[in-house]
Amino acid sequence: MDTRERLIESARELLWERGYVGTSPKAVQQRSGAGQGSMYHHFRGKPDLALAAITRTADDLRGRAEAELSAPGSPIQRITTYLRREREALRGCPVGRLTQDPDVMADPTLRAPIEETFAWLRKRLTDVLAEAQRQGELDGELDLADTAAAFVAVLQGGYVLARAAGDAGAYTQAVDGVLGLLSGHVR
Amino acid sequence: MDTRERLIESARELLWERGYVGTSPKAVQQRSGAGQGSMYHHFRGKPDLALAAITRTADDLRGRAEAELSAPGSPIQRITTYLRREREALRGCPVGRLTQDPDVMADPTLRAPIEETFAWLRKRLTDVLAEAQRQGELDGELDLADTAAAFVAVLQGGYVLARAAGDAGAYTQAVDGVLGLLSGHVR
DNA sequence: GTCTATAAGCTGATAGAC
DNA sequence: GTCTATCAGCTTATAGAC
Repeated sequence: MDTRERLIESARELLWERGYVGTSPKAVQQRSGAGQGSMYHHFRGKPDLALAAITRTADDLRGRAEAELSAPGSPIQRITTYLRREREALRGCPVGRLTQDPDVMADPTLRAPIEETFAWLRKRLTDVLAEAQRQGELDGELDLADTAAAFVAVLQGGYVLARAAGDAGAYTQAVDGVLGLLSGHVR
Repeated sequence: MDTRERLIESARELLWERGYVGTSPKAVQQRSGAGQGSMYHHFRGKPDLALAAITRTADDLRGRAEAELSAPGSPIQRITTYLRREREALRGCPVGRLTQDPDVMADPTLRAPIEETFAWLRKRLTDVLAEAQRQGELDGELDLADTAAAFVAVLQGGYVLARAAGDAGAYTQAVDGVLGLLSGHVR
């Protein structure tokens, strides 16, 4: 891994652990083993490096979701697989957490990949739910966009509960809870 | 409002807007109009002031939830009222957001009120759901603790969606989504 | 109680040598 | 490409006068 790459990966880790406000260029340099001048050679500054890190993290998240949501299986099975996937609940969501960062939200460039990721995810889940409805796997009572928003919200809120409780089980409980609610509308 | 009080209220606002890591004693002093020495007279330092602010914010949240959950009306009505209550979705949850703050989570004293608030809320919702089940308002298929966790998670995740989208409507959609799912189990 | 002075270390860079 | 030097301003206090 070259220096530029190590800088991006270190920035991704620190943004996940400490957010944008809590991550200093110096901390990134130390974790990556790069010097001061080296970082400013590869990136214009903190926002530029953060953008590279955030973009990669967002692409990653999207890639993994797409793999599960387009896998073989019935629509509801695919959604269940996606929701139940093992996540490091106590670390929080590397994309969702940036939503709480005032300096990220204030910068349209940094904010864009986050906005796009969630817009894409909600749309993708809405589409899979529509598939389920067409195939008769899901009843016709649900508003699909609302349901998709609820699913994404349960994941994001599950991270909050897990961190608050200091227990990854809280995340699993929230997911189980929404799947239990879904069961009244399936088949 | 005396100086001590203004310091606490300013700290609450800044913790909500910028989190613990993003809030400096200087910023609190400027917002409150108190001087350097004044702040350190009333509080031992940043963690001590933050604890006063967080405790008050947590008590507030709990008080408002209790008022709605113990109001007149059927259990499901009360839960619906609680979930649908007007919230400033774009500002995020003043308690939940602290969950993302590494320095808060690393300090057991600062962390305690957050952990307690969510534990209390989940328990309280579980109890109201149990009431609903006893009264036949809710079917017997749901795991109540899981369902309660899902409700709290939808609220917390709803804030994330709203901030990501830059639109408070995303929060409302998530709440509507989970209430739609709940409808399959009511009555 | 509130004020000013002081301080060691961090923040987010820029400049220029190697 | 990487390194060291430098910098103005912020961070989180402590000390002591008023």
